[in-house]
Amino acid sequence: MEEKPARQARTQPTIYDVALACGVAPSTVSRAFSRPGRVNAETAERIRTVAAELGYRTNPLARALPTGKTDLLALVIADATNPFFFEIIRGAEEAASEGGYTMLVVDAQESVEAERQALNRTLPLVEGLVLATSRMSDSAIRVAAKQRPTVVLNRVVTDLPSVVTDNPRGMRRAVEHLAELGHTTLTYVAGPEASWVDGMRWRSMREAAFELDIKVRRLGPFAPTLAGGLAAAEKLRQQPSSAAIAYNDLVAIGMMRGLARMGARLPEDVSVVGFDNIFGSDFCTPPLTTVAAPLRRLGSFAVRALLDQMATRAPVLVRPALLPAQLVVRGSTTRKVRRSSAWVSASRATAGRTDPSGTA
Amino acid sequence: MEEKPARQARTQPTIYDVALACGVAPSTVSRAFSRPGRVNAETAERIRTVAAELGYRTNPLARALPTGKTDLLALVIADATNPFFFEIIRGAEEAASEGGYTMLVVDAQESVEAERQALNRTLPLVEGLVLATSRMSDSAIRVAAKQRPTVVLNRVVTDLPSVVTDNPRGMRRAVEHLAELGHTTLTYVAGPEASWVDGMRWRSMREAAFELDIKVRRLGPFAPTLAGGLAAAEKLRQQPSSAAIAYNDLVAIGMMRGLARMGARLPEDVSVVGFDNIFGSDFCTPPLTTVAAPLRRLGSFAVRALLDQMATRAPVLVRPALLPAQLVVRGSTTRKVRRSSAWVSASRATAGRTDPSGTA
DNA sequence: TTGAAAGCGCTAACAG
DNA sequence: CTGTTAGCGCTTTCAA
Repeated sequence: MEEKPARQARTQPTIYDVALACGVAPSTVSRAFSRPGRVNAETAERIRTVAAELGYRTNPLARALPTGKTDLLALVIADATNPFFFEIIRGAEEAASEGGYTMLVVDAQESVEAERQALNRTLPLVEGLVLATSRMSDSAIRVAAKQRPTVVLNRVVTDLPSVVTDNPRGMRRAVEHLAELGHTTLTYVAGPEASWVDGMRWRSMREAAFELDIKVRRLGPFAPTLAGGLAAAEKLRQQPSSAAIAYNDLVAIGMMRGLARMGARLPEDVSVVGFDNIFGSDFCTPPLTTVAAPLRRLGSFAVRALLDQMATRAPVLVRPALLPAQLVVRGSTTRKVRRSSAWVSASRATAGRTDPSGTA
Repeated sequence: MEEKPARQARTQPTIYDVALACGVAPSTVSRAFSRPGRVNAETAERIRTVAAELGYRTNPLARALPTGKTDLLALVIADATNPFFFEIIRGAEEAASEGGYTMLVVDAQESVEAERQALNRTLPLVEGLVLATSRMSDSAIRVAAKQRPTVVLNRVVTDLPSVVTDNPRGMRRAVEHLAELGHTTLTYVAGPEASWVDGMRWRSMREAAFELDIKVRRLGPFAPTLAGGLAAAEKLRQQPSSAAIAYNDLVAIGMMRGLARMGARLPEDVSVVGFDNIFGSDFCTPPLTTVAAPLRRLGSFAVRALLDQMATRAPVLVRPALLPAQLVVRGSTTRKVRRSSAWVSASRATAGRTDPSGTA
């Protein structure tokens, strides 16, 4: 007959074990680890060796209870399968472990409910928060920020420290690029309506276009996914355009696939610009011209700002940090060709709104 | 002059506050939440409403200290920027939250040292472990498994529950596919030497090829990245082949890019098969024929196995679980064309080992 | 510099 | 069914 196992088969050695083996008080052992200065150098040394021999490891749970120090940070992302976040995660993780923290990646799974739950579960465990989630409302963010030091990534929430890509300048460069190639009307392929970034990009595009005397048009909203891009292609066929700027690379790539399927030649029929420079944007067909966000730096910068804020116990980022974007020109954009596109749907072609021979 | 803030500005209400407000003992409040059956239905109800009013939230840290229940699981992955893991993470997360657990994604950053550190930090916090890390040695895995219930993902460690893709069958299908297209010599483009999966795939390929009377050759090892694939293209130019099976999609895609750059026409000059069906394999050029791993199921299956194991306090997976792979045929494979390739390097072409006009 | 003691918030025996 | 009482392992006053 099997012995009924004890509650804990064999528990780790504790501070008491070490103290016993050293002939000192438990509190001294504790000090030897947390405040080595305030204990006799020799004793401290002895304690450390004994602890090592016994295989003592300080229990983070027990430490966290009285102190609140869990050495844990949370990075909440909108969707773990979106490649946009990959490099951000990596950057955040690097900065966190440099600071002696462990990063808890929380996936909101593009669902407000899942997000709320996951956040509730992790909030009490972590010392600080980086929020990179587009769906969350400003007020929900503020509620979270009241509980823990928080940095917002990729969107601006008034009075909260935030880190964003310099979308206006990036967009400006994209519009200039397309203008130089001879395009006179640009289509914006919009992302989710609620998205802060989407609003920002669309506004920036209108401003840039206005200054450069370019016409703009908006299609959407679409989901920020390959599927969303596919849907956008369908819409674009109805209302063709020689050049389009997409909400992000995912939409751009999806759209290019959709266009190619319906017989469009790329980039001759439509020049496409994306945003973010995610994994894959360099090997899709044609390789995507895109406004590259400094993904990894975005992540590490946010975490460092958070760590600073936690150290000084006060927000250090009084205004949004703008990280520069960069236009990466690849194969998906080209000089405008004046020729009615064969791929345009019949319905649209006969609608006669634009005259192929017109000079506009 | 600023008031020196109290240690905790305003701490959350505790069980004691609720108990006081209800006129019951703290232990009763505790019971009302953990064992609702063992408390008077009315009192339980009253306690819950009062708790809600006070905004009481049970402190997971304090709960975890005496019980060990943190409701946390860890998924250790080799590299958070590798798209291979994206869907695995998602699947694991789903299964975890279904089971009431939160998934801690630990990124080993392709570094043994970072991995060890991160694991040490998280191990004491979590109740169970899913290890999806190729670099870790079997013995290191066993050490970890001794501390916490563990499931190994994508490799087999004797006597440890593990979940893997059915590589032999997947490989078999790939080789058959290429054989049917008329290829008689296949090149395996290897991944990292230490990788369990690499060994498995290469062995499976040799076996399948033997049965089908096909010749095989091995190139590598290469890093399991796009860069690794680029390097592989260079090697392949030296020793051309009409068809290649790559360690994984990343290598396959990188290699195709390299080949295309050096003037090869794809898939006519080289048919390429990848492994895993990662994000991007459908929109690269040409779209990649690949042995699709059931990524999401892999993740969720592993977590469910782990949860079972934790519940029964004994391994439930006596032998490795094999999840079926599926050959996805896309554009990167085609019938063999008998024609000396223009892209082959001069050095190789003059080496005269194979005669272009020969029938072999 | 060190020891003793109180307590972080919760759970789980054990009585009643 | 409910109250009382010890802790979980560590930190942190407060004395010595």
